[in-house]
Amino acid sequence: MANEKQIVDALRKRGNKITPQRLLTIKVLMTLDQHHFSVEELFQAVKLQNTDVGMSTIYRTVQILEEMGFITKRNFDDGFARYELCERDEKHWHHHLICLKCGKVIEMQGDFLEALEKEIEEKKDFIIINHELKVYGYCSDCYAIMKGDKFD
Amino acid sequence: MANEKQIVDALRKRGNKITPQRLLTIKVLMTLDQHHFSVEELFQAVKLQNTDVGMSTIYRTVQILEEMGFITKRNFDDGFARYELCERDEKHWHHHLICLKCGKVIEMQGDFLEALEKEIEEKKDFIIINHELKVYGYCSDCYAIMKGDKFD
DNA sequence: GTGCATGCAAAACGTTTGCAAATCT
DNA sequence: AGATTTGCAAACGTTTTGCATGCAC
Repeated sequence: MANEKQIVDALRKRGNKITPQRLLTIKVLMTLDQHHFSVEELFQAVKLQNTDVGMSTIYRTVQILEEMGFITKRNFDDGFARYELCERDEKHWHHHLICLKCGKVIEMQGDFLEALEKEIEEKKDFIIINHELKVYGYCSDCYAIMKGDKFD
Repeated sequence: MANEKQIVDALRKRGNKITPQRLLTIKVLMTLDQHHFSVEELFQAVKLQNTDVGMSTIYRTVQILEEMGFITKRNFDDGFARYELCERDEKHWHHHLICLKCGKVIEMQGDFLEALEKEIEEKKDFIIINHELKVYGYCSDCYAIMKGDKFD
């Protein structure tokens, strides 16, 4: 996971400028308690510290950071794109358990797909860069509620 | 994978009506050569056989079929939602290899995640209903081209 | 006849873009 | 100085909705 200095340096190297809005966006980004943030959520968090920021600036910054590989886009089917900071070690993947009832997203560390990946690269002639595993089901809370109520 | 009769029966059981538009939509749906179809694509295919169909009717039918579990929504980040017919055997899952260069989606049959699922159910206290695995990388065609050109 | 389904047009939604003014380097 | 970035508002493309009419049961 990159730190502020690394991101700023990389931006400069790319020919981008370090404006107050952009710097603040990066700072806020790294301290969000919501790990899977939407642009709207980031926008609100940034605005708490500086009212003079436009939504489109946040969109544009997020876009740049994604191109640079510092954040990744995720889709949890809740209406908007979500992003998360990338791990430094690209092999240190994590997966998502998504509750079909309450929408909660639980992260699961660890890569369990090495054998499968090997098979894919051999049999399918496909160069693997990344992967994403989503597991849908019911979290223990919702399952407990459903066992109490009648299923629907 | 359900057949037309099963879907129609299930619709009736739900109290839905079998209108010509809906029936045609289902028929066309099952003969699409595009396995991962968007609503727009389905709409165009249906319109070839009956011009008197509105886009919103297709949207509404697709929504119902998804609620009923006959089709599943997929997101390949190409701007619109895509759907595919569900397998009858819910354990007969397949995965998607997505080329980062040309966007081609290759399907891969087989479930390789049984051990992982067992672990999740035990350690994370999570009831698994379904899962989705996307593998991003380069298909052999694009990889060949990239090896010829310079990488970018 | 009742209630769900339809087509249309308009609205809604998240996201992107054009622009003139402001800002970074 | 020159090029990038900004905020605003308008545009965008997909999807949803309100509504009066039509149709299946």
